[in-house]
Amino acid sequence: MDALKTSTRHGEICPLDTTLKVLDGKWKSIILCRLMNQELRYSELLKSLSGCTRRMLSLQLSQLEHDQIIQKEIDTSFTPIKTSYHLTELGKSLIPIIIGMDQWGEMYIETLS
Amino acid sequence: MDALKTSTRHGEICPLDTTLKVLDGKWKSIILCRLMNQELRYSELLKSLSGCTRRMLSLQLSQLEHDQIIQKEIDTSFTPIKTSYHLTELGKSLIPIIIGMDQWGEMYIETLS
DNA sequence: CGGGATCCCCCCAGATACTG
DNA sequence: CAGTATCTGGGGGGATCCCG
Repeated sequence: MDALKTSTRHGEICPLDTTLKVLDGKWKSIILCRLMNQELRYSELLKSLSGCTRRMLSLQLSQLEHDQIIQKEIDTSFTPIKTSYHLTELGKSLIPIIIGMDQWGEMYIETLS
Repeated sequence: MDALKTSTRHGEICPLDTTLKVLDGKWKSIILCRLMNQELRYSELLKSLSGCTRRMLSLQLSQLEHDQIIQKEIDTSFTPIKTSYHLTELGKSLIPIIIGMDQWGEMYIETLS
């Protein structure tokens, strides 16, 4: 697994870096937020991420899919093609982390203001 | 889930993004790991981060200090100058998050291997 | 509709040298 | 020892066009 290789410091594996790498990317965290309680289509995600280009959405989604955090489903029985994305079990296991970080961010913002 | 209501990208504050921004940076997470149980000097940090340049260490440290995650202490009573870095209370409050992400990374690596 | 391929620009990080 | 200043290139990401 390549994520494992890049997460070493002086030969040791650093799981924290693995996590940060999985979440790293301008749009990944918010994509996970969007998919937390529902599955969404490519165009729905795009609309909900103002400022995100199609190129970037494609890249982030393919990385998340490669990391087995989300899963793509393609419905070819109609044209135009419909695709939808949803969290895998691995992705769902990330939710408590996401919530924890969100709550820390809230506390942090309040503390500094 | 309600904690994530504010996680949008339409001009509103996104606490999760705030957290990810604070942690974002090639060396920040591992710097926090290093400072978790001890304070360290600049040169000690540099030695423990193989591959990190002095320039990058300086940048990451100044960002963490600006974000009030770590605190620098300068001892000018001797030459050469001695500086040391340690976590602030805000930085310490990040530890559970770090540990959570580290544990998730461990599980993730094991699951995929 | 849901992407991929290509071009191109700008910024980030490495290398190197200098300093209090 | 603990940084800063400057130069430079390589790559990430935007814009645009194309395709099944």
